[in-house]
Amino acid sequence: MAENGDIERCGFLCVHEDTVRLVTEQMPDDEKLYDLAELFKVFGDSTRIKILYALFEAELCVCDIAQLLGLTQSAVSHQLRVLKAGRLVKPRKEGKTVFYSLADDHVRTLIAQGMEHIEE
Amino acid sequence: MAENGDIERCGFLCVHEDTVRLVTEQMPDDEKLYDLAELFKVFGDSTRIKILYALFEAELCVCDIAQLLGLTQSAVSHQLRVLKAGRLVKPRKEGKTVFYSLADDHVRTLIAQGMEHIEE
DNA sequence: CAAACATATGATTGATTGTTCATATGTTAG
DNA sequence: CTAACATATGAACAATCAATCATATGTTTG
Repeated sequence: MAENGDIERCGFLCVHEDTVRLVTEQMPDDEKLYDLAELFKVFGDSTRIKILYALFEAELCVCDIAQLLGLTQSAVSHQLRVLKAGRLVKPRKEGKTVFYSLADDHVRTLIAQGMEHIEE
Repeated sequence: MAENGDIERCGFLCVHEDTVRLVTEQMPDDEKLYDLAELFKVFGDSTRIKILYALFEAELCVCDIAQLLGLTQSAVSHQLRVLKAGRLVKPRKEGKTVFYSLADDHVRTLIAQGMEHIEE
């Protein structure tokens, strides 16, 4: 099934060259792949996931989130910074307090899709 | 717009209590959220993303991937282990060589969704 | 059986990262 | 203007992690 006439020795000298060449051509730019990994990295922390999930339901201020998750205001603020940098969350200022909400529907979709995978 | 009759003082004493209570009830189990973060963490590394993207196109053996990405066989094997543990990739043994492919369509969907977000 | 080969694994290490503490910025009330 | 407050930020430290090196497992060929 995996016989393309390629040689079957490895050690970086002999791989399935045809396949590798084909795949190489189809690969996106390194930069794009790096950015993609960075995006997923933002989702890859339970504190940040919790924050995002909380914002599924309602717009929340920093203190709300801190109380909700039992974390320091500082810790939450640091993580919101990361989420904001990844354009997953957007702030709305109202006097002293800043309310955060999900940036767009990609966030919802991605998390929902992830949940599906988790739940088999 | 954010007036639910909650008090406007913070410092962990006064938050928007109604909202926080509501959100708390809607939050999934901690364990589930932890697992979700773990899933995204697996996507959150450029080497692993590259491996997954390569497998978009074709089933590949460990050496193919190593050559394709300019990495050590060992490095690739270690990462495949992580991907396999996250059920994102599945192995098929054929003699000495092991061919890897994407485990299911969730992987494709998630990566595609991520790409959409990257590309604005 | 032994040698060659493909892959997997354990230990180590340099780099990354999340939290904490202290402090700065910016806003509102008196 | 000053005090109280909400949030943001910088430095520091502990924990996590990906690549490397050396080696082990398991398969095929002669």
